[in-house]
Amino acid sequence: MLKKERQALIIKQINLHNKVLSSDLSLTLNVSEDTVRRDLHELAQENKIIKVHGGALSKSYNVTSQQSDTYAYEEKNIIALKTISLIKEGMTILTSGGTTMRAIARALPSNLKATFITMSPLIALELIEHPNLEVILLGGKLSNDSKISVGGEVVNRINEIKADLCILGINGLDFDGITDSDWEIVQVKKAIINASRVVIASTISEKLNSALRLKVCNLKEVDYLITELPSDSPTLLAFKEKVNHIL
Amino acid sequence: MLKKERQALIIKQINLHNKVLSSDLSLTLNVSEDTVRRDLHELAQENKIIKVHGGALSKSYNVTSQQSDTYAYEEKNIIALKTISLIKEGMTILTSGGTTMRAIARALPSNLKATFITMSPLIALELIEHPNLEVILLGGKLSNDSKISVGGEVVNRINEIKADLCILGINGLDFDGITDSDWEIVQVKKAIINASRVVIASTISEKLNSALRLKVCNLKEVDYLITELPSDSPTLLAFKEKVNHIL
DNA sequence: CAGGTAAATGCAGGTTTTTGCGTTTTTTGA
DNA sequence: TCAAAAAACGCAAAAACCTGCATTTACCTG
Repeated sequence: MLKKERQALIIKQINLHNKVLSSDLSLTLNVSEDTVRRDLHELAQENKIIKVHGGALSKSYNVTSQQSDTYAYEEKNIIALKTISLIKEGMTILTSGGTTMRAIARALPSNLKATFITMSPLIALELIEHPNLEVILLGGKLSNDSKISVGGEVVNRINEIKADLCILGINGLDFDGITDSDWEIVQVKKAIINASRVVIASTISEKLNSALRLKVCNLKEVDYLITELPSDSPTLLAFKEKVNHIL
Repeated sequence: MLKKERQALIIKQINLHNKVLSSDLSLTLNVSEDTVRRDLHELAQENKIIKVHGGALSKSYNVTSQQSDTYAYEEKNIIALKTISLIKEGMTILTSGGTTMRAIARALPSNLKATFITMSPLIALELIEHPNLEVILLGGKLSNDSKISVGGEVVNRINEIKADLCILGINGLDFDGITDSDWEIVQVKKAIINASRVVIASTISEKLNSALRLKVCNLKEVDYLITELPSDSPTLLAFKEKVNHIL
């Protein structure tokens, strides 16, 4: 067995069980404990696992760095699955940034063939992991806090596109429409909506009934409102008449 | 048996089993292990397989998000510091992708004010963490394996730029110049070099004296060659007359 | 077609990696 | 505090690797 192969198996074990024992690995891999220890040591040096006395632990097990993108993890996963049900083979899809969108990108089926256009480098990198997708990244000046490309160039470019679908991450949504707090982002979102035949607004229910400073669009421009709640939830009832479809 | 034919068989084997052993291949193909090794080496340089001690692995074998970005960590950090010493306040800097470039991006002083232009979303995201930098991300079709924007649009855009500096990640460099294995990337790199007053080539010494299929530029176009080695190292001696400055 | 050039391959050697095994040191838990 | 488990250290053998070189083969070119 190749060394790298063995180390990959160790990583797999750790991701599965969140921990491994040197003695266990020695048995299952048929190598001496010394070799296992050396492997664990190497992987630890490469920052892939956490070495402890007797074995090793998964890194994510006690890492605090990126909890923001797992905030409301369950909810966002439900939203992702609902949103994905609207995506069909061969579509051209415009998307903005946001952690909800990231959950969607991650949950896409790997055999899906489609074209995604996005101004978020983060989303683009998630999407490119799916080998059958074509990913177009819109460039421009990167916004420091939202981490997406903004500016006239992006808006111009979006205006040249006609997409089948757009998936909008939402920061504020109430009866009066969709709102946001950053002027540049609002411009981009307006352009996206304009360039797409069908508009999907995906958001956790927490953001419903909250309004921010700047208006993006009216609810009647939204074709689908997707939240983690069942479509007959009382929270959503009030939106029924304003939005075309609620999932 | 033809060389190409043999290499095709190797690829087939790897796709089938996710790995191959040099010794196995030597037997089944009826050639010496040296020849197998040379084949594997070539395929690895062309980015088709991953060469490891004892054989090779399929590229998709363990695509956990960020495994190889700590390879040669120490070396890359030295390179980063040397490279940074050439960056001055207010400069406009063009950069490609690559893990060495990523190490540089991470090591930048946080008070540096400068404009960075890149076609790599990964690098862009690293750079944007530095609050005083302006980051321009060049968009386009994302290349599946190199994870940078490629295509005519990117090249066109680069041609509109005049930068003070470009920092080139290197895949192959010998007396005859800088080489790479992907046609699209070569186009982008050529454009970058053309658009910059000063060209820096940063690479770990491992990649010196290795040549890939496609030529990017001659050494005389390179102003600074930066490696982790001290500038009077014998390995670098031979490059002294070809490159303007060696750090 | 002769002669020259370049590519491909195998081989000899020296070097580096990998691995297991004693031995010694450190950690852990009672 | 002590003994068992785990880790670290040093060593040696085997496997894999690299480098340079010689041989063969294919490919030009006049």
